[in-house]
Formats: sequence, C-alpha cells, structure tokens
Amino acid sequence: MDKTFLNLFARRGLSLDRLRVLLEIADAGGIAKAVGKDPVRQSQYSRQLKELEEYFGVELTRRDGKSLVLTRAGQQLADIIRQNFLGLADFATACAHEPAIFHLGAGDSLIHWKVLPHIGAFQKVFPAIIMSIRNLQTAQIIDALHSLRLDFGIMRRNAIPSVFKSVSLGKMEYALFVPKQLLPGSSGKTCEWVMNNVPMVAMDSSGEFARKLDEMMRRSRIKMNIRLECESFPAACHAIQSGCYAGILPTMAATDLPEDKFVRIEAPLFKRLSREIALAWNPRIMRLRSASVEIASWFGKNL
Amino acid sequence: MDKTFLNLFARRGLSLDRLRVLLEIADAGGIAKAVGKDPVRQSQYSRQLKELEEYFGVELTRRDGKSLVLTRAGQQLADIIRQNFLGLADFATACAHEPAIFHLGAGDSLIHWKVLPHIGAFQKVFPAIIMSIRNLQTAQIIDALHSLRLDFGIMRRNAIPSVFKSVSLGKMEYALFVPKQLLPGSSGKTCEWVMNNVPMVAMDSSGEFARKLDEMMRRSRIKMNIRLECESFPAACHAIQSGCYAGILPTMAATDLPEDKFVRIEAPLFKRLSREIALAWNPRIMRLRSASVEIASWFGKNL
DNA sequence: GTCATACATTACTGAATAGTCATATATCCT
DNA sequence: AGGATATATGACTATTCAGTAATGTATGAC
Repeated sequence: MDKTFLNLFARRGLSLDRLRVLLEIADAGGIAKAVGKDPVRQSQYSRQLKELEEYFGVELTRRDGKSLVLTRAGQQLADIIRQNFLGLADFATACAHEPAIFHLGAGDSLIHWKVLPHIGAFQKVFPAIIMSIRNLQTAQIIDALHSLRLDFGIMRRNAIPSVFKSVSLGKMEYALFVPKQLLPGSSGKTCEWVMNNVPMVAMDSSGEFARKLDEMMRRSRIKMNIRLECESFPAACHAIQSGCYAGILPTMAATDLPEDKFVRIEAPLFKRLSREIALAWNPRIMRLRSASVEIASWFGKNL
Repeated sequence: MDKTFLNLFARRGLSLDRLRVLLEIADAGGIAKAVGKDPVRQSQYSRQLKELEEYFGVELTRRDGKSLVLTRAGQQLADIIRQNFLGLADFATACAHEPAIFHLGAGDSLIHWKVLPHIGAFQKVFPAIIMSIRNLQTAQIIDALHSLRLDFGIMRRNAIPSVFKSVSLGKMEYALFVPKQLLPGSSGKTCEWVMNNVPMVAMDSSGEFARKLDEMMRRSRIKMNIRLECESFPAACHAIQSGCYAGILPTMAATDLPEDKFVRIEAPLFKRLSREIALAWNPRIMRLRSASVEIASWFGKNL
C-alpha cells in the first residue's frame, strides 16, 4: 500500500508534545491561560506553536487583541488532535485496567432531578466507569459536544443540532409548588391567586425558560409577587422548602417537596413551558469510545 | 475540563515514531518485512516496540514461529494509530494544497469495465483528488477496509460485512461471447453448442465466479471445450478479441467486443451467475476524510 | 504617554529518543 | 546437528525536541 504516512514523517517538526500544546492553547483560549501559573513556559508554548505552523505551513492562530484565537485551520487541527488523543488515552486506560472517564454535561435541574437520582443504579451497571458530571448551559454543552470535550449532554430536544444523535428522556413539565403554611383555609386556591398573593421565588437566568415564562406572564397579564430571585431551580427549590416562598419548578422537584407540607398546582398555563428533553452525543464518540454505546442506551432506558 | 490528557503524558515513552513503528510492523507483518532492505534498523524496531509495550503495560506482539504477530491489543492500537495518522495526514495534505489520495480496491473486471470507463468524468468533478486503484480480491478488500488502508471497495453486495456502508452499483450479468469467425453458417447456434464445439477460454481463479460456474456446468452436464485458462476476465477478453476463443464474460465487456465481429449469446443458464455489486466503505472513513462523502455519492450515481 | 498584560524571539541547556553496530537468542528447515 | 532467518539485547552516538531565562514587541486601559 502506501509508504506508511511518508508525508507525515518525511519532514520533521511533528511531535506529540507540540500537538498537545496546540490543544491546550485551544482549550484554554490563549497561551497565558494555558500555562496558568508557571508563566515560564509561555515562551515554549509560543515557540512550539510556531514550529507546528511551520510544519504544516499554515497559520493556526491569529492575534485577537492581546490574546490569541485559533484560525479555522487551527480549530480543525485541534479537533483532529483531540480525537487522536482520545483514542490513545482510552486505549491506555484500558491497558492500565483503570476505569474510563465519561463526561456528561447538563443544566442544574436535570443534574439534580434527572441524573443524580439514577446514578447509584448506573454505578452498579457500569462499575468500571467514572462519570464526570458538569453543570453547563445549553450552548456550552453543544460546543463541548462538537469538540468532543463532552461525551454526552442532556438538554431540550429542540436545541440539539441535527449533526448529533440523541435519545429522548421524556418530557419536562412545570408546576407551581406552594408550602401549605402559605395557603389560608383549606380550599383550593387558583394558580393565579397564589402567584399574586404569596411571596414567590423566580429564576434569574438568561435561559430559555425565563424568557418563555416572562412572555407568558405578559400575555396573560399576571403579575407575580416576586420576593426572591435564584439562578437555578434546585436553589429555588431550597427556598420553597424553607416554607416562605412559592415557585414554579419542574415537576421532577416533587421528590424534594413532600405532599404533606407542599401543594402542587398544575395549570394549563404551564403546558406551554413544557419541553421534551434528550440525551445528545456526537456520533464520532461512538466510534472512538466503544463503551459509550452501552452508556447511551442505558441512559435512554433508565432516565 | 480534564487536565489535557494527563494520563497520556504524565509518563514518558510515547512518541510518534514509536507509534509509527508499531504501525509499520503491523502492516508488514513482522520486523524484518517492515524494515525491508536496510536491516540495520531491525534492532531499533524491536526496541521501540518493547518501549511501547512498556509504556502501555501490555503485550502488543507475540512470537509466531520466527516472526511476530500482533496480539489483540496490538491490533487495536494499530487501528487507533492508523486512524490518528490518517487524520493528521489529511490535514497536512490539505495545508500543503496537495491533492488528497483516495484508495479504491476492486477486482480486475470491475476496475476495467466499471471504474476506468468513468474515471475521466471523475477527474473532471474531483480535480483535486488522486485516485489510487488497486486490484485486490474480495477478502483482501474487506480486510483493508476494516483497517482503513482502503477508503473504498467494490465487490458483490452479498460479500459486504454489515458493519460497512454501501451503495449499489447495479447488477453484473454474464454472457457468452463468440467471435463470428468461429461460428459456421449464419444461423444462431445455441449456447451449449458453442461451449461444446468452439475453443473456450476459462477463468483459472479460485474466486466465487469460478466455483459457481463449475457447479453449474456439473449440474447441467455441459462440458466446456476449454483450450485456454486466464486469471482475469480482462485477460480472457483479450483472448476472445484474438478471434480464436469464445468465453463467458461480464456483459460489461461488450464495449471491447464490437458487434460486427463478435456475437453475444445470453442464456437463462447464466442468470444464476449474476450478482449485485456495490461500493462499500468503512463508516469511520466518512468522519475522518470529509471528501469521502461526496466521492461515495458520485460513484453511486455514476458507475 | 505609562503601565500592565499577552505573545514573540533568541540563546542556551538538558533530557528523551532515534540511529547504528555488534552480538545473543529463538525458530525453522533439511 | 548445522545453517539460515527473525527477533532481542546491550553499548554507544547523534539528533531532536523540551525546558528555562532574558529580552523584545504588540495591545489595551488609564
């Protein structure tokens, strides 16, 4: 066949270290951030980067203000390198009989109420795998899936780019949760009455949920009696558990709010907030890391 | 995220050269064959192999008689390396504005009558690509597709392992071709008469075709008047062109046998020999070499 | 302009690894 | 057993590439 990648090794200048340096710079977003403390290596990183550029005859980075950004070619090469290292690293961990690490990204609520409740069962089925769970926003997850920094992501289905594969994890619905002590008398108050009269905790994030909720409230001309803002649903849930606030939470949160102390009010209004969520992954990962096939299928069945 | 593949680079002993050496040994099937002439490097290859084994803590080769064979782990690693180098080599050729090389494997007949007739059109559509066409047998093609030494293979559809993707290239039918000068009188002689009375050229290969034909002949108790054996259909076709032999050829061969000089006799008998052929590839190649997507689709439409 | 920050360049040292040669060991063949 | 072939090992050299330090240059903030 061909002379074993002669075009790669005829010239010199290619080395694993230099490739790794490019990857580090790419991941960190600049030389300074890549070397962190120990700025002594700054010059080395700069030089190795230049040597790589000489080897390939292509600009891999461009100055962007004081810092660097990868060119298109640089990003491509970084992707190739990441893919290569992933393969080798997996082989190495397998050889060392060490557990492989898989990275899963998801939002706070999904981590707390969708993933963690099943993580014990996961551990039993996959005793030789380390799961690293990262709290990320949808856009970050998508970016990390593209570059293979994450193996899996959980997010709303309609946000998943079509290049990714996915498996549905069911619907996420919302409901209003109210501490009983804040409800006067016995009778069922309406959702609207609660939101107007009870101190409410609300989400302060810039995400899709807050946007949709805002719009809904404006349309239906309900004004919520907001007295606390939180950045995540689990935080809001804690506030509600204190007994002093009501709030809109994913219905999954019910496990943390016992029925004898909290009332859960569903309303047609909330239907518009509901969304299908899914486990998503870059199809490349399945070829690179064989265990990922079973993991994806397990998540699809059990979450 | 994680500390940029710390597990790979914390220990030393990994280098591109060593990986390349393993790959060469794997491809050549032994150190001696890998170093070829220049046996001076034999010791180096042996040592680098040992260093790789020390690095991964795994046996990569085992002695098999005087020579070496890869262990299961060795094969896995070789596959990973090949995949890695493919990605880098492709990036390098793209950077150098050099045409990428794609390797296509097929049997003699398919090369001559299926591929080469369209290769001019291919060149026009893909001016920046070098096609390397290799004459191989089905088993070799499958092996090479598995290990990514070939990008594409053409073979009969029912021989394609299910892990590969494929696109049909139509049916390959067979017919008996007879030089007019060997046919007495004007009237249509039967297929059987020709095979009994005219000097025939036959295939001498161990392939699927010869086997099936043999069986057919035995069943129908036809005895062919064989006077020449060839190893490939194109060779047999040449013999027929000489005017002194008749023979069974793929109907595609008709382009080389003008109707004014050769008679083409179809017979129900030959239907049993016909088979669907297809372009096959390892799905991994599509991720590694982006151009392969368009190439596969072009072949599917135009061959 | 001045200062702080981030990257680039140069020069030199040291460590890792590739290259070579001689020779030993293992296996196959006859 | 003896010769031929293939791989393994040890000793040494040469080269490449990583590590460190000092200094230069570009950019942004004030």
